Amino acid sequence: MVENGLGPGRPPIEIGLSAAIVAIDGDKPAILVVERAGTLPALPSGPFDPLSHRTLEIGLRAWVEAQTALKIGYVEQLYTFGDRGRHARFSDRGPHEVSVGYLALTRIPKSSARDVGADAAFTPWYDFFPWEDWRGDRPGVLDELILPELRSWAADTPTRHEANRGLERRERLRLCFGEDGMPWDEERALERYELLYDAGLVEEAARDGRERGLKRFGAGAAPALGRPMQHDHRRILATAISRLRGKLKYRPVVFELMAEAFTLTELQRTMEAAAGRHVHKQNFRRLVENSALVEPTGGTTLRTGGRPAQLFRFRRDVLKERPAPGLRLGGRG
Amino acid sequence: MVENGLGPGRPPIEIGLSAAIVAIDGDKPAILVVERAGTLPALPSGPFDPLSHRTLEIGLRAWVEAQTALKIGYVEQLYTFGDRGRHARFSDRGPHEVSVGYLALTRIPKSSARDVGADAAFTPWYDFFPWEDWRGDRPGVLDELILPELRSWAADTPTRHEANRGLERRERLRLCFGEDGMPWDEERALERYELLYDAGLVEEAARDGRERGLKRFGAGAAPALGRPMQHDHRRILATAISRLRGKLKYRPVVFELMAEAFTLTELQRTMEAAAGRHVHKQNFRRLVENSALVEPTGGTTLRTGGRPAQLFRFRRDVLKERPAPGLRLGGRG
DNA sequence: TCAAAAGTGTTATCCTTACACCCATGT
DNA sequence: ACATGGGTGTAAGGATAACACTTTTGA
Repeated sequence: MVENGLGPGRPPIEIGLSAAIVAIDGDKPAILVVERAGTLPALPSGPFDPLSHRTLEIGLRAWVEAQTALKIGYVEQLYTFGDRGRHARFSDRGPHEVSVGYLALTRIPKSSARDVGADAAFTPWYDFFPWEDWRGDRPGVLDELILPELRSWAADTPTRHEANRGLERRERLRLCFGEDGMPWDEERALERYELLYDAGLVEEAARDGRERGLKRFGAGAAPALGRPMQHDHRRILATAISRLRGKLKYRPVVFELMAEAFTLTELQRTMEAAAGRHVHKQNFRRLVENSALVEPTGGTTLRTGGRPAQLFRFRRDVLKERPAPGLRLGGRG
Repeated sequence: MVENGLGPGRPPIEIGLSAAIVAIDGDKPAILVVERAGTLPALPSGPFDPLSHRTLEIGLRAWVEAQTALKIGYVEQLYTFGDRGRHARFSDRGPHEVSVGYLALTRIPKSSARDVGADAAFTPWYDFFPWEDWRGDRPGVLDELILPELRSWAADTPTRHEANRGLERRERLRLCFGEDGMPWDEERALERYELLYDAGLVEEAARDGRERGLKRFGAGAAPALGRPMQHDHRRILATAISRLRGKLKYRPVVFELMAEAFTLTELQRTMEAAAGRHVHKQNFRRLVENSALVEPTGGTTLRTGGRPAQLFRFRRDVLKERPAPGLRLGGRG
């Protein structure tokens, strides 16, 4: 251990900045991931250097803009994790890393390919969280794999702990996955991921040295539980999804994901893609119109097929007019 | 610069953990501040040592529990700031500090004094933000000082910048302070503090090397703009206030601030103390009863004066029953 | 008997939800 | 003509906001 002015014995700390950069590709929410042969996919990330950048966000923006061909507009800090994986291994060599996660919203660049920079590409986020997409049928993996496993995990009260730990497990399960009577809450994406982690059902848990779950189905079933990522990046992504799903309801952030002009149905598809569920068409439209968030451009488009659709644009003025503009997604569609 | 394994030239980084520890003392929201003779008040804070503590939150808890006689229950991460003050001075000696702010909720210890540890004491938070308490009259400092200053600041378009900066200033002012027609939104406490900072009206701004505002009233008026704190601690406190005011509306966190048994009026006073405004009594009571968040203990108390009041306790089960329990504060009282 | 605070009943309004039907285009 | 998606009207139910009045204690 070198002397570094922090007092004796304290290891050097590095701040890692990671960005979950979200764009919507038609009806697929996608995030920008860096993927090199032989390694797990990762979020774009890099170290914070306070000499070059005054704030963390400036550091992150500079870093993203240098690495990708993307202009990111909206950026929001998510959370700061002090442990690399969940179980930091203290014996690891090198500086300890504290990671600050960010959510960024952008548009898919129009250039033919979805690729943005050397090894970076937009990838559907439900590849990483197959159980989060409820737009079609209820995701099969829930009943085929996740819930049976979690139920047995919940029933299996861990030894050496208080007896009511079993109850807590059951309660978490009910709340997160909408068991008996509880509704599915799309905003709990992070809690669901963390529950699966604690139950040893995602790759990252095994990698971090936890007991592997999947007793009944065997390790072969793991791919159905979503692609793993490097470090804690899937946790950051889950945080991003939860935050975005929540924020869509009370701040007009969808428009960061839309082109300049769009149809109401495209707007709805975008909301639904992110929320992972359908909403009621008429109610959505009235909601949008009452909100005064958009105005017609005057033009129409045929690109959606069927009857020509009116084009709208975001009215940036609402930010000045109304205190907390947003679009609440109502009930199920 | 010593070699520290981070590559050449990158300075060492230290993580500072700071806690805004909130308790309600009757009708006064208070935070725990450390105050030594000759120094500005500060939040309890200390460095993160990854060798001793696996996560940031564990580090923070250990640190607070070692320093104060307090058991803190509820803890929530607020934000991570990469700059010490707003304008980090790169020439500063010593490691660069990144500060992670936390919100903690607790009860005022019953022990006679409000003091908790050597130099620590609970202090009314409106001492730091006099313009945030709208429970009595509209705070006088707004019309006497803040708004006149801010209006002239907004009118005074800065040179060397685009002309429409002036508009932006006006818009921020309208939104944050409820000018012409906009309602006062108690959740914007952080935005208000940051606006005052940008306008050079709080001490911290001058300290960080910004041009001082207060042209019209002179520097003598500064005390009316709240007590300054060390570093960016007042910014962290403003973040805590905003977050708490928001969270009270959709999560049952008030109960972290209440004694085991309480009357409905005490509950209301607590909400109002934090929110900085009054709410409608009957509607509040019905809201609470419909929410099923509390149950009668059976007992009554005379401590509130007048007719004896029923005592209630928090029903911890609701956390298991309802997906997102909380208490929306309705309109003005 | 009066002050102080607890506690209740009722109505108007708005927002949310849900339902079912018509319209304009390309094939 | 028909399939496809765009676009609308309306009614039921629940939540919210605002109103004023009665009850029980201590002084």
